[in-house]
Formats: sequence, C-alpha cells, structure tokens
Amino acid sequence: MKPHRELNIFRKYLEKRGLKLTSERRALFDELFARHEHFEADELLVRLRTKHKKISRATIYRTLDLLVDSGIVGRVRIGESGYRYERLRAGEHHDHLICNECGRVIEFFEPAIESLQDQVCERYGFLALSHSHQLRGICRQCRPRVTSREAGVAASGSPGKLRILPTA
Amino acid sequence: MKPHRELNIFRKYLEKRGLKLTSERRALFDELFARHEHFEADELLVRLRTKHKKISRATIYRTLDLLVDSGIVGRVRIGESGYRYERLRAGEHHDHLICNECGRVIEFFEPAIESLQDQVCERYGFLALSHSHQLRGICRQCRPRVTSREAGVAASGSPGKLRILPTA
DNA sequence: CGCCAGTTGAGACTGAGTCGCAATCGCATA
DNA sequence: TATGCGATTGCGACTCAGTCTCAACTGGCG
Repeated sequence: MKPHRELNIFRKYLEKRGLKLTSERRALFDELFARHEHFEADELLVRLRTKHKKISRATIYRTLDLLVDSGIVGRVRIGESGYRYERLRAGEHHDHLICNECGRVIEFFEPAIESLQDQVCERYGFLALSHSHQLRGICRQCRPRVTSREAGVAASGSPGKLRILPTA
Repeated sequence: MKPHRELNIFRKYLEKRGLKLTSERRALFDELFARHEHFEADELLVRLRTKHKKISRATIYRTLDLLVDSGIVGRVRIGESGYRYERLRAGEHHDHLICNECGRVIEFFEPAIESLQDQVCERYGFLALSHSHQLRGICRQCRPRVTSREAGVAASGSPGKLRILPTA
C-alpha cells in the first residue's frame, strides 16, 4: 500500500485548519507508513532517533493526535498501560485478539458482530461513535508452551480455565 | 444482593494462599459492596477517608488486585486514563456503552455476540481468557443536547458522523 | 500469650503523557 | 528573494495513576 493516499488526506486535513506540514510531521508520517501496522509512541521516538531525526516526545504525541484526528491512524488501549497506534485503511475496521504471552495482536473482522452492535445501540437509543472490542488470551503459537507449563502451577488465579471471564 | 456470598469467596481466596483478612481489606470490601457498581480506585480512597477509615493508596490498589484476582471484582479500562472497577456477579458478564458526554456507563449483554466471539477464537486457534467490548458515543439523554450544539460547530473532526469509526 | 509471616502507611519513584514558553520555521504575500 | 507572523518545536517541568521500599505493625496459629 502506497501512503500517497494517506499523505493527501493528511495534507488536506492540515490545510483545512491552517496547519503546516513541517519536516517533523512529515518524518513521523513517513516512519509510520514505512512498514509498521501497530506501534507505540515511544517506539516511534526511538526509531526516529536512530535515523538521526530528532523529534521531541511532545511533538510525537502532538503529531499523533493530529493523525488520529484526521482519521488515518487509530488510537487503541491495548496493553496494560499507555496507548498503541495503528494505521487505518479508509473504511476498514477490525477488532483485536491479543496474546497475553507474546503480545501478538491479531486483527479480526466479524460483520455479524458489527451489526449486532448496531442493534444493541438501537435498543438503548445510543449513538455509537466508536468502539473497541478486544479478546485477550493465548494465541495458537503460545498455547502448547503455556498449557505444558500450567501443570506445575499451583493456583494461578481463576478456577475455571476456558470460560471467557468478564474483564470488561 | 447480600455480599455474604462474595465475602465468603474472598475469605476462601485469602485462606487458600495464607493471606489475612485484615481490617483494611474488610473495610474496603464493605465499602465496595455497600452500593457501588462502578468505581475508581481513588474514589474508594476518598469515600473511606470521609468515613474516618484511613487506608493508604497503596493498600487500596493492593486489595483491589486481590479482589480482581479472586474474581469478584473486574478491572476495566473505560475512561481515557486509569482503571475502573466493577462488581462481578458470579457467572454474569456484560459489556459497556459509554457516553462521551456525561460519562454514564450502560451495561449490556448480547448472547449472540458472545457466541460469535467464540467462533472468531476458534477460527484463529485462540484461547480467550477475557474480553472487553465497549461502544463509545452519546447516550439517549445527551443526544438532544449534543445535536443542537453541533449546529454551531465548524469542523470538529470526522466528516461522516454516524458511522462507527474504528477506534480499536 | 507469643511469634512471625503477612500487612500497612508514608513517601519516593516510575512511566506515559501534557503543558508553557522562548526560539524557530513555513509559507503566503510583496 | 525578502518579510512577517502565526504555527511549531524542543526543552524541561509537571501531572497523574499506579508501584515500590521499608520500618513499624498486626492477625491468628500454636
């Protein structure tokens, strides 16, 4: 995917509100669209630093805000602390499976869930603007490792193992 | 609902791992089950303080961890920062509609969504341990207020208004 | 009753994110 | 190409939620 499309969106977004496409914003944008699907703010900082581009932390966050606001980047609360960001392709949307072991993030999209959501909203007269849907657990790759380790563990918390426990 | 049941669960949980039911833990438990469905850590701190029970912040968090671990309280990332906690009734589970305007949290449960989730997990060989599903937007009560205000706003962000935008 | 592992409170600490401000830059215009 | 000025930047101080350390203090088993 070429970032041209997104660059234009960003450019227009800035223009529309009299903001400037500075070299810092541009560098951040490029880094972001160079490869990475998911990333954290500080990750970007480090990456840019190693490329000799010095951008202050404040600017990273400020620019990320703009990108989120312009709709080409999404902000997600995935881990235990802090945000993660992800590129958004226009009109597309997905939710997340997050592995507690390796941190892997798997994206999924289930239209039936989406439409059920709409029904729920209607039921409550709720106008949904965004949503976040995440399942946490163990991914396919980590399962063998974890279940074998489990044998030695005394009592690591919840009694029932396979149920989807209410975390939120 | 009487907290007896939950108290016993908690007691057993502590016992099982050689922990003690101190007066602080007890006070926190009581406060929590006195009334409140959703709350934040600092909220509890304040509430207990006004009742002349002094519990340090550290202890609040430590005890909350125990309660979460024992399964009678859930930890949720609802707002923009920090956690919220909520009482869990055994076996019950619900997800959240969160109003961006007034902060109201509406609980909902949609079995069809739950089972679709299971299907998604199967598809990816993912072992789900918990999940979090939240829709953010405007609740019924706030909608009139917001839409009328909207008229005066120039360009507050996203072009399309009613779509469910990908936030996560 | 005495012991001691478990627990507490105070406050220092951390990490993510924000803010204020002086110096600097983009860019529209001349 | 030079000018002007609002937008932008980096720095460092700050906030806020949550964690950690450690000496003093229990709960409750024996």
